[in-house]
Amino acid sequence: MQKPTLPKGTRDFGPVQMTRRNFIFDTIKSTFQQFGFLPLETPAMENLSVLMGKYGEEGDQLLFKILNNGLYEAKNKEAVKGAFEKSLQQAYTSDLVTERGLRYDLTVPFARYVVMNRNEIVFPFKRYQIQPVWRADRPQKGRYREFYQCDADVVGTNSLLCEAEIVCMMNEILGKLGIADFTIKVNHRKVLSALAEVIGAPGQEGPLCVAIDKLDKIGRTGVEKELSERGFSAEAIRKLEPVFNINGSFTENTAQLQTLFAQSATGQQGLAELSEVVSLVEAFGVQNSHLQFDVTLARGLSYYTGAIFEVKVNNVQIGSISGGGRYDNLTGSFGLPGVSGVGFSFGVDRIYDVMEELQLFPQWNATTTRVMLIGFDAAAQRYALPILRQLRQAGINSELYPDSAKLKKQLDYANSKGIPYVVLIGSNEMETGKLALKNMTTGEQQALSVTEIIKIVAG
RNA sequence: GAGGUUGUAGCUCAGCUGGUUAGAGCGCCUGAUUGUGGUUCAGGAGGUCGCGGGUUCGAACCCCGUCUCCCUCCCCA
Repeated sequence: MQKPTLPKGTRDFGPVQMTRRNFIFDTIKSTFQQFGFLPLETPAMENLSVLMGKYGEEGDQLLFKILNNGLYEAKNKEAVKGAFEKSLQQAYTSDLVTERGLRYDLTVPFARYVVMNRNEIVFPFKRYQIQPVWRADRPQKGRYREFYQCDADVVGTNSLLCEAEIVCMMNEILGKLGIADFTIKVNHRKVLSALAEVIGAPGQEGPLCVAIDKLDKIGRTGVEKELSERGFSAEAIRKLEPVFNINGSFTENTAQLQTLFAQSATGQQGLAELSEVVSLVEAFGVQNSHLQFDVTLARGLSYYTGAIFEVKVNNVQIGSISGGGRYDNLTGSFGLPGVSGVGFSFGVDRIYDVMEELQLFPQWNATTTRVMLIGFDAAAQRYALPILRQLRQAGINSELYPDSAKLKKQLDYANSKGIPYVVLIGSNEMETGKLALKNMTTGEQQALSVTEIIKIVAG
């Protein structure tokens, strides 16, 4: 006999947690629908050829790969053995050993779906998707190996209205969840490219961002040190001066960068797009958009080409709870170029953790049962069955304690489940047809007909 | 991938420089009350001290290995 355990980084969700999670899911789902998004689900596993190379080198390493079934009876045993050993030594993938993996996010499977169904889809296509994803990360606070993402994406339009609507949805959803103090950080891939270009290190925005991103953690000197370690010249670092000093309003930041990007058409375009997004959000009439232009924001996912978003709840431990951006060529890598998309994703598990830390969950009762019937003996239990059916048909969630246990035990059960009403049925009740309805909160009890009980319990 | 930390009853945790039979609170079960829960009172059950090995007359405690939990870095939802 052994104690069962859960795989690292995975969790069970009990009734209480599920009640809370469903509240989050329902809030997100209804908002997505309000904005015209349609549901989609894709398989847990995808072919590795679909997943590999979409998330950068780090991402590839975090993919959960699925071992081919039937390996033991492989025709070419020696070759399989060799490939298997090789795959253990390094991040190497052989079709002989594995050709499928668990999805890493919902955006890439979505792009795959769009390409495969391009002829049936009406563009612009707006879909939402709420499913688990898997990453072979090392678990820690707010980080799991299996977690749920709630994505909303639009493909087939370049309109910045989509970006603006994303900001609106973020505000809407977090507002409904009761999360008030948060920041929606935005940046633009073109701004990052222009930054690298302007300081004389074109194409180096990757390492540049990784370093700058740590500004608030390790300070300016730390960043400069790291940049120099990453091979940036002193000259290049000196040119970053304005970036370090950026810490104003959206328009102030834009103005500063405008000067820096005087010679960069790319940079100008990125700034123009961001300004347009902000202007559109304002046009929607959103009072406080929580938007903040953050030049150091660099979403790791390599497929973003336009605006990038990240939502951080302030004064909590957890990192970002949502992220997204525009990707111009994701479907291109599957053979359908020219379809631009924008999307974003909520991390439900992190939202849950944040809400728990901020104590935003009401004292919900996981049970939805309104009334429980108690029969004193087998005859009474039988007598209760048509009544139970009557209650349920009246739309009242009800149950009957299935064992003929002692009254005390049955009441105890109802009490610990938080069931508000109980109907007691014994010989007296069966004779008169008047049942004893007990209010579990007040303890009051009265003899009533089934019709009267339905009336009271339903209210 | 690098580093740190934790593991004792269902849960939260005590357990002294190694020393008889490993404790508490909560929860659970039974009874006071054979037709009445949430309060109270009385009693009871429940532990391979994560796992494996070692040191010792003797190990929950010391040593080695291993797994696990949580955390930091990297990266990310």
